[in-house]
Amino acid sequence: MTGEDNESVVKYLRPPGATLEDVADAAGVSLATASRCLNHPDSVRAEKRQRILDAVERLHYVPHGAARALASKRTRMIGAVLPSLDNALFGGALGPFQKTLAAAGYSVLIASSDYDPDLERTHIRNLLESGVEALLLVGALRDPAIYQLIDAKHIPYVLSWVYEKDQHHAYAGFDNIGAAIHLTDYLMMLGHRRFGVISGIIEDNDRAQLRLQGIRSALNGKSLDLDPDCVFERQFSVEDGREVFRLMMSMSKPPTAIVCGAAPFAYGALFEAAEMGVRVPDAVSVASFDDMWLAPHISPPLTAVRTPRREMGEQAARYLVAKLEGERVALPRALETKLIVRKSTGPAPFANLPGSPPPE
Amino acid sequence: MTGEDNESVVKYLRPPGATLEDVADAAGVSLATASRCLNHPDSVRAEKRQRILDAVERLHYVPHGAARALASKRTRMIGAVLPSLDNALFGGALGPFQKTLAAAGYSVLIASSDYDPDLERTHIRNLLESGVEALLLVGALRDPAIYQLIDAKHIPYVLSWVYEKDQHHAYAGFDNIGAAIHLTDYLMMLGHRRFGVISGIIEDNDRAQLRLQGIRSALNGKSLDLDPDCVFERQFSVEDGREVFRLMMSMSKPPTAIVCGAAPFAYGALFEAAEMGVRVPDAVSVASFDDMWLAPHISPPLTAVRTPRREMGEQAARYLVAKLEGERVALPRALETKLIVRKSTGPAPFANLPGSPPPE
DNA sequence: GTTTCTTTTGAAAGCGCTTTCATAATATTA
DNA sequence: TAATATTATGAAAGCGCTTTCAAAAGAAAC
Repeated sequence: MTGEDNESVVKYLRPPGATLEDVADAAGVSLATASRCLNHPDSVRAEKRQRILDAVERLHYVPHGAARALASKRTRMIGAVLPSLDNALFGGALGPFQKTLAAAGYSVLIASSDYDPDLERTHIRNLLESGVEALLLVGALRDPAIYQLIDAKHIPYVLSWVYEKDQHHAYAGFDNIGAAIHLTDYLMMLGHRRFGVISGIIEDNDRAQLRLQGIRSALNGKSLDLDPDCVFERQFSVEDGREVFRLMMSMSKPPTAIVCGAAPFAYGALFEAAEMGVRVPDAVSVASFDDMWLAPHISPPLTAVRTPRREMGEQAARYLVAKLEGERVALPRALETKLIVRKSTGPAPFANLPGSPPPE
Repeated sequence: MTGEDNESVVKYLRPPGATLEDVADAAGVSLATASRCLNHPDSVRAEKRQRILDAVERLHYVPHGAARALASKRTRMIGAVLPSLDNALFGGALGPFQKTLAAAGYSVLIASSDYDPDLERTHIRNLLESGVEALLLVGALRDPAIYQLIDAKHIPYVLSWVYEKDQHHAYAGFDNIGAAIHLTDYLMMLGHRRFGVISGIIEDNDRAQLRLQGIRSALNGKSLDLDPDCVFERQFSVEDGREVFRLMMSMSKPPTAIVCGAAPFAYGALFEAAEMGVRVPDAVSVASFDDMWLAPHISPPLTAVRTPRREMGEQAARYLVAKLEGERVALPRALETKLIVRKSTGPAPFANLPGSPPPE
């Protein structure tokens, strides 16, 4: 009686779900065989395999990930730390990243850093503790100690949204400077000489830094300078785009071309322009990074640099999987951006042609 | 020599990183004490604690999540399966969800189902195998076997974006029917009698089903019917919104009010209206679910039902954490939606007042 | 200085699985 | 049929950690 009682208590306290041992018992095979049956099906005789699979079914057996991970040293989890999750920007890479990985049998552990380096560091640490086998990060700019931390674990990682030719890291990204130069050159070709920039917060954000650097570099190439008064640093938001546009238009010498470091700024600028009655692109041209779904629909349609979000997600996933499967893979190559010219950019108002400097 | 050789080989083959045993040895304490030091710091004398913490630091010790999970039966991971990740809609809940959970020490494993029930099922299974301690899902409509699977694991879960008064599930959502009725009533109050609906694909999507049901119900309340020819089912996209708007406007008796099941449809309709020269709201009113950032900026500003995305994410997270911490928590209450009236809706063209049926 | 009551500690037993390694069963060849 | 080469199987040793339990150490009381 006592024994029975005790036994039932034990049963009650047992964690829910059958273990592989239960399956093995039910199928009348050893634990080892049961394990093999699930991991290397054709290393076990067909007849037993069936018995085991039946038992799995009957007992609703669900493998215990942690136990498996501990024994096999594989978690099949990959971590991703993104600056934010609530907009379509990083989601545009995360979705394809996750999809590609899922197809290869990996899960994704995510975290958002909110553009905060400390938070990012914490998340990376936690992901490492969770046993992720690889990491996806955004940008390259971070405390070297973080890279050491990752390297100490010998796990592969990819930096997205940026690209460098150096061999220090694996990048799944694009050339921000080049893209910014291309965009700026295009605007200069249209005769623009006085530029305004609405940038994301520069600190801790190398994408923003590089884009600004690219703009400056293109300008310098034509012996022009970027007026510091025309560079505004803001949190990404439509409202800030509106506000800065208003500020710029109220300057004694407003820019004739506004380059936005991110789409929301451009939308804000365009909305505000419409409201103020400022004609785009006649009075001022507006162009932006991150061609998003709205760009072709907004009025006027927005000239923007298409950033390869889907491609980054997929490339990063493919690279990491290849690495994890032990393949000898080359570092991913730079992804292409593309300048999509629409109606928000046009010739500079007073057609300052190259060679004929604007009247002072 | 051989011994040494062998030893060095062993060391080389060792997985990267120190184990807690290494830390214990380095600190001159037992494994048990080292473990306690990390989990219940004040159950170990201060002096030893310091020695252990120093060793942790010195050896760059990073806990092994799987081992910890296996021994403690806690993974501190929570799974989320969303229909999609690449837009701001679910991201708007996912971000706050993740943030709230991170603050409580939990990580989030995500997967996107692409609105595919089979894929969702697979992901749920995988998450369960990964050892998630709780789940966030979207909608309530799914194969009962899935709920059985989850229940068999005795883990809590929350269904978001929907809400039912029943006690079968925990919901972190809102009343789709009620919101649809409210919106439809508002439009009827403006005199609208002939409605068009652009809905997401109904199959497997209870949010879409409920919204449509709400619209019908409101109409029926006024003895009106929803003309089947005026209901269009499309994948969520701006383009489809445009296309359907065009179709509706070319009908012999076009609707005077268009209710969109999701924001992209409404944007598309508005863009197309502008392009076609159809005056909104004079000729036709457009309203939508999911008030998103663009709604107040688009022209005309969009009347929309604000869905409590942030609140859902936070509420879901709080509920799950409370459950996991063993607190006795009541099921979450329904979240409020709010009809944000803007300029895209107005009186029906021929001011069909209630009581005076439109001339046939 | 004892005795008694707390607080700290370490030994050891798993957690559920994978994976050697040696053995048993089967297939192949002579 | 015997000898040999394969292939399938099971026993057992962990993976790195948490946690019980009993013993040791320290504090408090006499």
